[in-house]
Amino acid sequence: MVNKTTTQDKILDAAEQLFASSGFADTSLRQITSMAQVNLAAVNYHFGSKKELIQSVLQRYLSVLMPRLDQEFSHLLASQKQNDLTAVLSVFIKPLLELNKVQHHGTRMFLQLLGRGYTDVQGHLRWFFNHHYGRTLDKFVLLVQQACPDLPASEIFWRLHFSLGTVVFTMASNQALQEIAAADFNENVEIEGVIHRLIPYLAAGIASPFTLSSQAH
Amino acid sequence: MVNKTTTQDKILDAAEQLFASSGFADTSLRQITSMAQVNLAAVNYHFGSKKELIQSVLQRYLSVLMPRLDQEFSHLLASQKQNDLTAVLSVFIKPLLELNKVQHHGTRMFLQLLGRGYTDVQGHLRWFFNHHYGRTLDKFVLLVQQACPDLPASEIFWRLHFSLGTVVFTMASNQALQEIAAADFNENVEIEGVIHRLIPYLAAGIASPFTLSSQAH
DNA sequence: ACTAAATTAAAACATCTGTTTGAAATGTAC
DNA sequence: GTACATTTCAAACAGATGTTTTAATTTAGT
Repeated sequence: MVNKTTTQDKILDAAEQLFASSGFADTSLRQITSMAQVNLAAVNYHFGSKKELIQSVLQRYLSVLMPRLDQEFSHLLASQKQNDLTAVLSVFIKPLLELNKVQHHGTRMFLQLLGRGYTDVQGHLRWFFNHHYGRTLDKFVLLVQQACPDLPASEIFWRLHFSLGTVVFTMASNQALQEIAAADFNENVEIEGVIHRLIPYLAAGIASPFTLSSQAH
Repeated sequence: MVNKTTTQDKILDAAEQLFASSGFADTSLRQITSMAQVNLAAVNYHFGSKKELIQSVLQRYLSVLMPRLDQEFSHLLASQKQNDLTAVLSVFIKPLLELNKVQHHGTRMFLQLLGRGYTDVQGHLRWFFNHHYGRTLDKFVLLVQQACPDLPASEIFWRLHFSLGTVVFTMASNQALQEIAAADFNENVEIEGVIHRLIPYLAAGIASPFTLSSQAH
């Protein structure tokens, strides 16, 4: 047998591609099984439901990424030196780019999926994520708080969600943005380039001085 | 006749509420007509199709907002003084808040719809917007370029889309964020408060210094 | 090789979707 | 009040969706 990819993997590979480019709601199981060259019933047999398939697709990346991030966060927390915000944010770069080893174009795939996950489905993915990786997230928030000691916790909360919006939206519409950039500016930016553009933008926004005008109105 | 709201308005009112909280794809015509207490066929009779209904819902706000913004942008462009970025971004505040006159909770509704529009549907809303209001958008980009003369056009392109992501995502998940903020920080932030928090964050991100590390990697 | 479990396959299921139809009701003008 | 156009309504339509069922097939253990 030349190609030993199992049915489950064929489904996951096809699903992540379609999910990333069309979103979860707008991708049908028939599209997936057709692209995977697999019987329709195989999805429900192997994964139970479409919802669980979505989680499995994300889990394939999260199970690699999150432990790596957790380790990096812990390491940074242990070192007593004052970490600046850019350093904290830059922690994401290497683990994200290493997703390319998990899968061809893994980084781009995962980030697009993340974008879709936060906009398409309303509740169950957010719950899934917080339930499994809430601890890791807490460490990150702590690092940001240490890097921005002048910001109240509520302000950090808002600004981190603002930043999440930037990342998620940019990745969800990544394809369209890359096409425009290529057409208008003759730029061919890989996902790595986008990440390197994002970091200083996010760092500046999160660390922007906290004035009274931010709250009074 | 006590209530003279026409069938079309009843549909638009119900539709915008459901669209804002559940997205376009996850809202069915039957939900809309049921909430509007109107016959199912009325949507296709009055609006033609669901797609056109979506556009009509947005148009009710855009037709008020965009001319006002265009006027403000033109005014700022005409004045020869150097406009700083915060001033340019602050132009949005008043016109946005005045959408509350168009409709109860109009500002929140519109911004949530905008968020949904950019994430849910893939192409046709973006086209619709650019086609109708592209000129106004160009003026805004020009103002930003004047305020950030050191940034190359391509960098401004990326940062403005980063910012769009922040706004759109924040507004799409506005309800969830407000609930968390209320529970964790005893904060009760109206949409106006969120806008005032957004401006400095966005201004800092867009105007962050352009270094070689942004492009080299 | 035989048996039992795991997997694949085709078909049907039940439900939901946006849209269309054709007749009833309502409003409007002369 | 009659004729006409507009609007409402219940019903059906055609298609797509996720899921289930039942039988055939393949795989693995002994």
